[in-house]
Amino acid sequence: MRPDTEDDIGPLSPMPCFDLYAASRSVTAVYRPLLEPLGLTYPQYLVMVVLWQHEESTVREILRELQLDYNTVSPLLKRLETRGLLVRRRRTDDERSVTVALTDEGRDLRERTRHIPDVIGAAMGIDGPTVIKLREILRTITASATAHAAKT
Amino acid sequence: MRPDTEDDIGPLSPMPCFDLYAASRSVTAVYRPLLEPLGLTYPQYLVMVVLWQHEESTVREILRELQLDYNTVSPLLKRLETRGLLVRRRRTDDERSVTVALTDEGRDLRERTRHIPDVIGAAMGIDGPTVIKLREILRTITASATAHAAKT
DNA sequence: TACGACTACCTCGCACACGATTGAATCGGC
DNA sequence: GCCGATTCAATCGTGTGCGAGGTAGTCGTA
Repeated sequence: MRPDTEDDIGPLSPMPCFDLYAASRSVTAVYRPLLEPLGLTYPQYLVMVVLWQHEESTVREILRELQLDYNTVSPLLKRLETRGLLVRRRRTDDERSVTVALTDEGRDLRERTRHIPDVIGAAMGIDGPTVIKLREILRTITASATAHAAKT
Repeated sequence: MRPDTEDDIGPLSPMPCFDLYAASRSVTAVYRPLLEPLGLTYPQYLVMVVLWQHEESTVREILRELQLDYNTVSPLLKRLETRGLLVRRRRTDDERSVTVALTDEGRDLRERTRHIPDVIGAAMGIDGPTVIKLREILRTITASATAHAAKT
């Protein structure tokens, strides 16, 4: 009784969640060769995007933005710091917090990513209105699923 | 010049790929507590879904269905075999291939997953027509992105 | 002020994803 | 039949993603 048109033969067809999973990985796969020359992974790129906007942030703000947790973001930031793209330091006004700031090298890296959004946009093969529609649906799902998970 | 309505303040907002990434993880997070009592992860569950339909398959067919690669699926099947849910054996007609077949225990596990699709459907918070629309968009993206990655 | 609750962060362990490499079996062209 | 190319499968190393557990700092309230 699931909403299911039989337009495909695979057993995974009636599962929209699988389409989500497959689409997410396929887009990440497009990013990979674009980011590889910069020595960045996709999640690392997302962190850099946040920092290119905010210039300076905290670990907490970054993981909120990425909807991830400390146990994923902490080692990730550690690796980016080792590569010299950012620095972490304890805040003096609240010693629990850690400030994350770009280095010059991290800031400069931005120039080498200018072409990426257009390449991704083209690779996804959907037009502007569809992107808008997709985003609306995806945010509904994320909000609903997150709320569902929270009250369990 | 990206298709971008400024309806959100975060720096990740203009990136539909991020919405994809976040939505995928949020739905997986809904699966997790449902699958945990069965001792399955989400990718493991997907493999079981394939086997519940096909009853018997090959490693190659399974990874095609899941759009994954041997290096992900091989260890995954190994773990499921260790759990006693399936068995792997070399084919006699083509010794390169490995047949994957359910055990009785693997077959029986299906009964304990009957409620899952409805829970997921409800948790996603979108109606039937939207699911259809979403699936259409996601498959377009997956096909387009996969084609793009292939010719690079 | 004392102290329990909460917050920010980190580490460890396990299971994906995926690039790279290896090895065995089969296929294709001659 | 021979041999290079291809296919199927497994393993190793790196980087997430997340549950569980731990520490240090701050807050609320008596």
